[in-house]
Amino acid sequence: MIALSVQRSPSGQMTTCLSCEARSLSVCGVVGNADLARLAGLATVIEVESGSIFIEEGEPASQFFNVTAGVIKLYKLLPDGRRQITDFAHPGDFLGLAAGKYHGFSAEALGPSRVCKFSRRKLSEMFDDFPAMERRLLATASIELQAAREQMLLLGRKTARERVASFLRAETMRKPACQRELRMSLAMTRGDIGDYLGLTIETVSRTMTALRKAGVIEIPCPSDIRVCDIGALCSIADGIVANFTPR
Amino acid sequence: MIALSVQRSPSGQMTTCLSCEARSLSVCGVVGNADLARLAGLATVIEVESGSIFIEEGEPASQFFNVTAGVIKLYKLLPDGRRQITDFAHPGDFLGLAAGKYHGFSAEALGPSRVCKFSRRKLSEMFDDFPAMERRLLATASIELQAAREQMLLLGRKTARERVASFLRAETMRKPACQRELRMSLAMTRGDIGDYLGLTIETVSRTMTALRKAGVIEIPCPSDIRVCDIGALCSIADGIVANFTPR
DNA sequence: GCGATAACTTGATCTAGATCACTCGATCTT
DNA sequence: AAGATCGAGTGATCTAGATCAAGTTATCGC
Repeated sequence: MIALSVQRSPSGQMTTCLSCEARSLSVCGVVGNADLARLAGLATVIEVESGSIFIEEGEPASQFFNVTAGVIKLYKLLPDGRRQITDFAHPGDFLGLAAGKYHGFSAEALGPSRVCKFSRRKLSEMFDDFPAMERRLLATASIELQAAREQMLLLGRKTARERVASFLRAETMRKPACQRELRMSLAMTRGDIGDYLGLTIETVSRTMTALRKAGVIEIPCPSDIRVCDIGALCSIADGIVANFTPR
Repeated sequence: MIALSVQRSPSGQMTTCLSCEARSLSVCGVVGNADLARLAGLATVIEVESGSIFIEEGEPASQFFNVTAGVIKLYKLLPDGRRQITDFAHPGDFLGLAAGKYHGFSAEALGPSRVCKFSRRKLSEMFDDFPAMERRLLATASIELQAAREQMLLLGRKTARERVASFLRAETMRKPACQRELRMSLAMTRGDIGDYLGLTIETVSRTMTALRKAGVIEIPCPSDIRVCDIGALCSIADGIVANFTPR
């Protein structure tokens, strides 16, 4: 089920969790330094090529993953190809906590990425070894569930303008407040954004342009966006203003 | 934050978990008979009137609940009143595993209901007492997450016909296969269904009528629905057929 | 059983966003 | 360096589902 283009990292490279740049962000953060070698023994580091699909919906969920570098899009498909991206996973995010025996979504790397692979068989073994991990995972799941409900509100009830504003706000807010930038560079295409927001490419593009013309954002180049008026962006995202036309 | 219409059950009634009809369905099912008295000591049984709102979004999440009778709608609101129902909770469902300090959704009883209230303060105490409960809760959260992603696909990419068919199929499938009925009686109104599926009342009504005229379902009375052609219903729900017109 | 109220259905019309059809520019390919 | 390919933007048109407006049917309190 691992796509051919996925390659195991050259042995000797990044086999220790100690140097993992995503550790503090992930469930692995609860494991103390003393136990890191034991944790590393359970994991395999995998380099994932850009565009490679390394989880496919419906395949047996025999392993789960921890993203350590890159951005991963998680999506579900309808038979005729309609796509819904349910989440963009970033370093520290845990993938494949499958409800049943099969993966409930597919995962594709948006750019060159790295993931830590764990065998599902060893999951309960890990929980027994590191009980704090289980509690951390439950907390993580709660947060994800909350985000999922927020996205349901967006998909079910928000307008295109509110959806795009919500997306841009979330992208801005992703970094911790201290190192927050109003300038962001998007890893995903307009098509990905559309599939995430339940819109078409054209509507995403038009709405971005409308926000730019309204003075809410600037778009130096398509993948590069600067928020000029974060207050307006939030008001639009939350549906507080019906229409924003400045001046 | 508990609505006024919520009443504590008369003392002496249903204070034991032993007779709880929802126990086998819920996280409490992992607690052995011997420990049930201890579990019961942590909970307060609350009778919830029809239409009473007993969790309000944004309120401090100082307690959590286990549904033992009735159906509860969970929803989020936009400032102008647009509503998205994120789930219908049934007996055995666990509510309020809040991600943060505040509830992320509101909860309203669709009819006379009963819930078991636990103080949030005692949550970790409970997990320490009944470790299996935590693992069960994680499994539950995984299932909910999967369902949430499925609902995102529905809200973002399915047509009205596919949404209504998906809803009716899910209602049919809710009971275990052995005691499954093709006849169901809906606890929610057309308005609730609309707010769950991201549609208006009128579209839900029209779509139901269309499914009836197509011979897929029968509607003896609005709250009472019988599935005539479960295969067709599933095909529509999964987006396998673009349009279903029999004969 | 009867009137009131709320839930539902159905028709007519409108519109936000989809679809279709190009253009433009950047990046590969050979 | 001339296609070819891909992502993005934009105009013209279309349509699924929303909105507006009545009717109709259930349900419930008395």
